[in-house]
Amino acid sequence: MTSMTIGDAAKASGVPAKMIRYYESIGLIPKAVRNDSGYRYYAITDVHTLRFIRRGRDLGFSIDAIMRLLALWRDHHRASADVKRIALDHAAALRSKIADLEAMLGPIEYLADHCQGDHRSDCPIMDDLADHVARSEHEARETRPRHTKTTQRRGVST
Amino acid sequence: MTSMTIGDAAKASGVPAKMIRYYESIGLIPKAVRNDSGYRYYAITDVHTLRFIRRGRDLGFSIDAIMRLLALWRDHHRASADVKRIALDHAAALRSKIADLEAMLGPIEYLADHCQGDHRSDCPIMDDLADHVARSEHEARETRPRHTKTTQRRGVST
DNA sequence: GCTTGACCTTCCTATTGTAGGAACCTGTAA
DNA sequence: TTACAGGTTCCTACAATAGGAAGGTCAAGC
Repeated sequence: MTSMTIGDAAKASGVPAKMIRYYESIGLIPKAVRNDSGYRYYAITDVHTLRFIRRGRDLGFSIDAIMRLLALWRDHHRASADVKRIALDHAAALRSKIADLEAMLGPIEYLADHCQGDHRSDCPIMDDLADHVARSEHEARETRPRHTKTTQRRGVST
Repeated sequence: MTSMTIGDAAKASGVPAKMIRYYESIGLIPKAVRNDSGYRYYAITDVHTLRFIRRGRDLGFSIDAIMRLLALWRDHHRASADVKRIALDHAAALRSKIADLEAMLGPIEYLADHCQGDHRSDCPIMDDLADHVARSEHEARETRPRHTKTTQRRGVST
């Protein structure tokens, strides 16, 4: 009753069998008990761990963070401050990632809003990409010429 | 004057030399002209292309999307509608990704807010992860037993 | 008992884009 | 001529997941 195959553990935990094997291989979970022919067998407590991992992954925690959270989970003498730090670090990373994506989204939405989107070739989106191309010429000129290795040489026609 | 090494093209475009080689290897940019000893040489127009790519990457476009944008850039008979579609698809993907991250951030911030973060072990964050563990037991029971391969067998003590 | 089909095993590959390093060759300034 | 910066290719890693191939096993039904 308390032992099941990897497939059943997968169903019970929501973690694909493939991932369970992977988590074992990287040491996130201990090596499973095997029967004589090599099949892994899992107890309910193993499924609990997998569920914990799944929830952590759903919240976007890295495998590494989950490894630390699991250790704290098992440690009855843990300080909640340690758990909180992991969570706050992750929250900061999430906020940073969101900010990055929004910094991309802003210009794109603005440009797309101003694009006719018709049969003509005129397009502020292209203009933006090309603007940056044009800007590069200035920057290229401002690059200190050091020793201008820009002469034509054998095989290169320029 | 119009020809430079990969390092100079990297400086002028903001695309690392390593990435320039990579972009060439996957066909994003054409194969560079080489001198007799195999050195790649780049013209200003190549740097323009690299700048275009860099801007596209900064806006979060995938390499594949940039490949299509480059083709449209070169096509003077392009329809701005095609450019716009690529941009709008990307905007949708960005918004979706932002929503995913916010769906993670919400619970984490809430839980962290309610965590004392002191020396005691009590922690709503852990409780959340464990809640989902508890929930798994119900779901496990609801899994149709089909042919309950949960009996003890050779080598498995349960 | 035997067949069958679902399920298990390991191992390899791909994804996405970037980066590091090793081993070796080349260009150029001094 | 000699350094040394900078070029070349090739291999590896990242992070987490997923697909497939080749082959062995379990359990049910006959």
